[in-house]
Amino acid sequence: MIALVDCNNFYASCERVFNPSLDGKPIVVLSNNDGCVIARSQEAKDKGVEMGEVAFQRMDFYAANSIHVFSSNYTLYGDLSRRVMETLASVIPEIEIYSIDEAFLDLTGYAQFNDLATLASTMRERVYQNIGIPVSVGIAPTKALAKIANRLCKKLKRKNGFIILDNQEKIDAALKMVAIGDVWGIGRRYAKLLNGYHVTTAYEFTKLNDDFVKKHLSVVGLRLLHELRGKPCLDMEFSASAKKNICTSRSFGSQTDSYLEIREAVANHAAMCAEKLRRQKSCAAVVSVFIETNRFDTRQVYVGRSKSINLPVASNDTTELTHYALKALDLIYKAGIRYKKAGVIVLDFVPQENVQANLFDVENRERKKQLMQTVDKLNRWAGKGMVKLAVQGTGSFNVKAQNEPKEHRSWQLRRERLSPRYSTCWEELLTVRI
DNA sequence: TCTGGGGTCCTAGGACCC
DNA sequence: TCTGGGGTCCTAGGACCC
Repeated sequence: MIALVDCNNFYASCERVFNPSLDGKPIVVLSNNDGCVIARSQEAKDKGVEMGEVAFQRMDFYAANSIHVFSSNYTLYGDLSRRVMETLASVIPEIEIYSIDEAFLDLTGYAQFNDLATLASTMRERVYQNIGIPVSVGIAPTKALAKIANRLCKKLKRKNGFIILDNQEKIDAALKMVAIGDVWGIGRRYAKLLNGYHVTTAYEFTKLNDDFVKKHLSVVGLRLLHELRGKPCLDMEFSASAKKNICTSRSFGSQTDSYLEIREAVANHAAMCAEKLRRQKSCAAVVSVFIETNRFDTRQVYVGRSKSINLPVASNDTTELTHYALKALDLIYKAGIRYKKAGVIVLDFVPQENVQANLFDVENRERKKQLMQTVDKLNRWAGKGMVKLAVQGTGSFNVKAQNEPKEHRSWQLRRERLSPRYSTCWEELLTVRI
């Protein structure tokens, strides 16, 4: 059996952990740049706040309904996520961290005790006691069915917080209650297609024949079909595999046509890509930069441009990746256009130890490697962005709004309703008065 | 003034090989 | 009257996930 543990309204729940006065109150969390709603507490859902709605159009509604609005605080969510996962792993070590708020647990060897209910309760209680985050648990013979169980658990608002599908009767009943579009792996397109064939529930999907599914949904759909019939096709992945490409991009707080500001943004994105590469011990052979205008702005024609550059030698060096990223930027930047977003993508990875040298390479790579190690060490010790390239500018991405330097950069994120980094920053720790 | 930011996998078709 | 039979690699596009 496999369990899927999923945090309830995760980001909204995180905001509550250090601010219990928010218990029972409606909360929404906004995307980067305070753009759209990406998380809602149950109370906010009940008041009619939709996933993805555009925040600035709804501010009056939020105010009128006493809905608490937060900017995304990924430093906080990431740290609480890590703690949730650690607690789950203390119960069941066979854990696959699937996303920031979900994990699959392999219960093989635990199922024999035939007391999955106790197990599910234990996990929920321990996570709530240790971190203060409520979770839902779905348990079933396959990953896809565990997802179904979890989905149903939330949909039915189960008091005990878990659903166990341990026989065919329960599985069928569950499948009949889940709409096809809510099945893991069925997106908007496939839902529409299947609806066209009068398939509206997960149960009806399991009655389709293999060839039909393979033809229309490829082998991915076929695997899902078998999973929903109870035949495991998706393995557990206990260790995170290295990424095959890495992208760092942000919308600007406000539009800008300033070359210097955009250059600063691109330099920061490139530096972040380099840092992520070093963390997974990869080097990239290609760096790609894109810039674009606001797609929603009707007063200006949409412009999106990108440029890839092949590096002479695959690298994860900040100075080198930044150098080529800025070179790419120069090739696509045009003055007189108001840009809204920029990003850097690195791809074509090779393991750090496996980099093919270039006969004409003039870099002292060993020396630069040591430099990067030192920079990473300093930044880990003293805080993100402590040591960086001058071209990245003196404003910092990760400094909390009120501590930000006076000079304003229009590329910097808008995050006007940011909560403190309660658990990762000395200056922002909770103060308790006795 | 204002609309997010990451990722993965699969398939078809073209170019090329012997 | 007639024009083989395999392959691989790469890319773009489409689907999906959180």
